[in-house]
Amino acid sequence: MPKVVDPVERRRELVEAVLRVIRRDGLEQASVRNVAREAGLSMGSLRHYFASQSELMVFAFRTIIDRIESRLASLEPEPDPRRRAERVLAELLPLDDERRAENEIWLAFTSRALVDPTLRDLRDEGYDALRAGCQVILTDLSAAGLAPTDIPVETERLHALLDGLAVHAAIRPHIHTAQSLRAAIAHHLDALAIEAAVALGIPRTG
Amino acid sequence: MPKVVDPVERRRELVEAVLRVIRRDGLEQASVRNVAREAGLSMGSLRHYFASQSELMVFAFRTIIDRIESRLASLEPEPDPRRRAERVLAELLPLDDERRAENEIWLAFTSRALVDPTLRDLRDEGYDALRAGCQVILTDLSAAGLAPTDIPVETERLHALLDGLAVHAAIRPHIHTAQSLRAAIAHHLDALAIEAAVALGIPRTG
DNA sequence: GACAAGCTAGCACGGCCGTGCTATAACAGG
DNA sequence: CCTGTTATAGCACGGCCGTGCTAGCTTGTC
Repeated sequence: MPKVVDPVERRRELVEAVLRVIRRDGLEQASVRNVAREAGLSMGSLRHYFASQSELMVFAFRTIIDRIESRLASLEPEPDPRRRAERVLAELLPLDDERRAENEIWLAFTSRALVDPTLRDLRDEGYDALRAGCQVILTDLSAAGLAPTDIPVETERLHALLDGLAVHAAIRPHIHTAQSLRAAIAHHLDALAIEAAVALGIPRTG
Repeated sequence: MPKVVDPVERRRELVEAVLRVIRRDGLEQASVRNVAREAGLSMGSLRHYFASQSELMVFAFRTIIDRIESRLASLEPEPDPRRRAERVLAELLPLDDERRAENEIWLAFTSRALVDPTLRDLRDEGYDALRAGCQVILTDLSAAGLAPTDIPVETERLHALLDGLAVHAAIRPHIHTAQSLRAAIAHHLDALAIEAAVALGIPRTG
């Protein structure tokens, strides 16, 4: 069996080419021809690794989801609930160029999934994972008295805040810098803590 | 000059055809041919009203912005700041089918504007208008002691929350119903009021 | 060296695309 | 009625699309 290049590696290269094209020129430019050219391969060769365009797209989206999950899994343990929340949330926001790229591609996929059924399952998987992550964070904070106890409502709010910030970072990257995104998250966590304190009954009047 | 149909009316019909196609099949299906067919016209006839595809798209996006603005302008006056905020915000969320359609199209345009410079100005206009609206609401609430005084930070948060909820409503319309969207907004306004009360010094301890 | 399997390249088909162009019909003002 | 403007239709061009297909190349096994 001939193996000048690991096929897994080839697929990885091709996915990276797809993601580059999508980010630079948009999802509609991610044609078999363009992606093959970007990867320095022929159309026929590309189709040896991905039998159809749809398969390529799904694999590319899946790759992004896997990357985010692996980043979350590799976070070092953090005993303080508040700092833990900040770190996890910071990992989910487009704070550096790599994640900005992923974020823009996620936005393009989300938009296309509205009319392309083959992408819906993956989009829903990402949505569910993010929501579950928000829920874990809030349950954690709430147990420490740093967030209100109504987890479902707060999950809805935090999740929407996260995705909204991500959209804004894609639209206006120069305004929504890493610093301002971090500040927005920190402010929300502060607010949650205040609400929790009020709900528990405040020791001092202010 | 022959006027069997008002040309303004024709353009309106064509824009509606565009929006129908975009919502049903996606932005990439909104070709001159498909739109003309949807409107029951020939390609040549469509091109009599819109010299290029880009012109048609820009006009369609502009139409959506105009619709939102006119809806906001036609809101009946509401003396109570809190209720006023709720009404304005409710107008900006996809609570009925018409606005759900607009919301999905807005998402598609936003995504495409990432790589299509001709749509950027309009996208930015919509972004700025929404942000300004959030700022007005918060200034208003803050003056009544119903929101914290740090308007820029709260504007960022409310704006992101709104767009995040809109994205979620597009992704999972069955989960994010009109009722749950209204509840999310109401909850956030409640939280803002609590924060403001804490900042002002609370008369009672709880 | 022979062979098979994996890999790469490239062509060809039918299809949709935006746009330039011309031809025809409908109508207004003279 | 004639004329010119507007509206509508439709064709043709070059281009990109996804995919089916074949042919050649590389490489490991025998």
